[in-house]
Amino acid sequence: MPSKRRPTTPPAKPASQPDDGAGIRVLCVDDHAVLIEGLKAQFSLDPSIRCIASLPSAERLVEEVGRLKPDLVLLDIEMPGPDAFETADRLRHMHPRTRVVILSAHIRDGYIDAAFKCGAWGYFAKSDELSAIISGIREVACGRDGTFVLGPKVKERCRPVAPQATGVRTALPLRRVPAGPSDARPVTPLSTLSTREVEVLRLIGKGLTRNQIASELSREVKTIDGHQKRLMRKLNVDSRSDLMRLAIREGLAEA
Amino acid sequence: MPSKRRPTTPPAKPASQPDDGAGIRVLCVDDHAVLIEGLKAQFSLDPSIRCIASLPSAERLVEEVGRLKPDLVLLDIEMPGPDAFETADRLRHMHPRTRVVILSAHIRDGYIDAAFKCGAWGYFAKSDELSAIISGIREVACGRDGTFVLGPKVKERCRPVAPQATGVRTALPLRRVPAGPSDARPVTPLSTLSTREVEVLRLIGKGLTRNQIASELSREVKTIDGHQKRLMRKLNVDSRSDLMRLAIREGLAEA
DNA sequence: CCATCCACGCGGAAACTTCCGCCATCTCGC
DNA sequence: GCGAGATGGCGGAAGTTTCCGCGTGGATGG
Repeated sequence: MPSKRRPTTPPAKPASQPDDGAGIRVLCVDDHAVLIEGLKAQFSLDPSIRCIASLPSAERLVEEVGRLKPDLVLLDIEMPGPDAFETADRLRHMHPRTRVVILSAHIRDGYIDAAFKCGAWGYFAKSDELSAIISGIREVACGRDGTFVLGPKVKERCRPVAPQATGVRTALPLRRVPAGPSDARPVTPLSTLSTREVEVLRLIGKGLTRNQIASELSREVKTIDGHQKRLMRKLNVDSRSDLMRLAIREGLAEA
Repeated sequence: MPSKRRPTTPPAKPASQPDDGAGIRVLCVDDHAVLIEGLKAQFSLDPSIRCIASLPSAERLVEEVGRLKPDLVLLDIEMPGPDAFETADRLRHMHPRTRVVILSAHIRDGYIDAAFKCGAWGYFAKSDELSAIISGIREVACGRDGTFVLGPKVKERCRPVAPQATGVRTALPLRRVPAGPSDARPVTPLSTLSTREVEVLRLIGKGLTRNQIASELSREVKTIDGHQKRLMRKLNVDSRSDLMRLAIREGLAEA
């Protein structure tokens, strides 16, 4: 049954660093000092969660995680410096026992997809209730592999379209378990696009003309036209400009 | 001399509600609960500033200000619900003794301009140091009329191009004192645009075609072309798409 | 095994956008 | 009060983009 998170398995004992008497040790990464303070203040009310350090960017994140071995990293996305998703991906390979949770100001399909693909364990919005964020952190810390927890506000945007059946092979399976109904994969509007289409959409978002896109992908201009047309139909917009705005809005490209 | 804020006048006694023994009474408006908590936590360390209430949007802001009469409103921009700048403007007319300070995640020319025009008393970035935000709040609370305090990160983006001389009459003088060197007005790249040009740029950012813009403004298409061309030259970009991205980046339009 | 669906690639005509001028007006500064 | 420069407004030609249709090949499913 396609219910919520991992409902079949009971909350197993923490898979990584269990609570060594000190609760969940969190490293917070955000360029907004005020927000970090908010998290710290909130954690201080809860003996089972502790902020052991904070960083203003993903710059030295990998090193710090290697040094401090936190149970969990709370990671913002739009920060100056290195890309958060790439860093999370590197973190997954270098320090697999530390679980990354995205905490973003924006709920964008591109971000949610990227978060999943980079191996994050959850995605929360800054506008989510504090209690929801806290319990989400706990859920991730105790969850088994394959867990992907969404904040309440995020869940709203991901229709429960259930296991996608048609030819939608968006890139790769990545980590995630082999068998199992895999209820984890979040379904966003972008999920209905082929990889080629996503690629074209991203380039559109970056402001390239069809001609530039064509030469970038080594294709005829008319081919790009086709993709563009299909994108517009699928995403239910009717101009190239709207495609561009959508790409930006959904985090496929920077403004 | 074009120095910093109001350097000539010494920090006069608070103009509005002076510290009635309770310090500066602040109302915080932000849809990110975590951030509100951060502010509260920080204020609690400082007896002279107090958060008396908070709201998740500008929805009921005017009423609440009327009820609570705070000295200062800390106002976020990108929130669901009513436009922050419009609300600030209404606030200025309804409750002129309450001073509004913008606290935004983004430093965008369009936002800074709008903040100034709507009568806000300051603009800070969420990435600014907490100490800077705190002292900025104090500066605003004690400042005389005409004050416009910028956070450190914001100041960086506003070149001190000093009093603009050329024919740049961007709309109206608004509040701001009559005489005086008026060092307040922040100078951003958008300041070099005429009102018409800004308007066209905004419509471009909203995704309208030249034809739609033309009929929107009741002008010939070719006229819009001219504006567009000039915009591209002034802003140093060379495609309509880039104009659109710029408009979005600078907060003139939503993605 | 064939029918179907869809990603992908492309050609030609229609529509739109951009580039080149040209002109009137308005504001400054001298 | 007069020229320099900026703004607002347009027309026509050149260049791009969009629309419509057609064909291929892989994957799905009777």
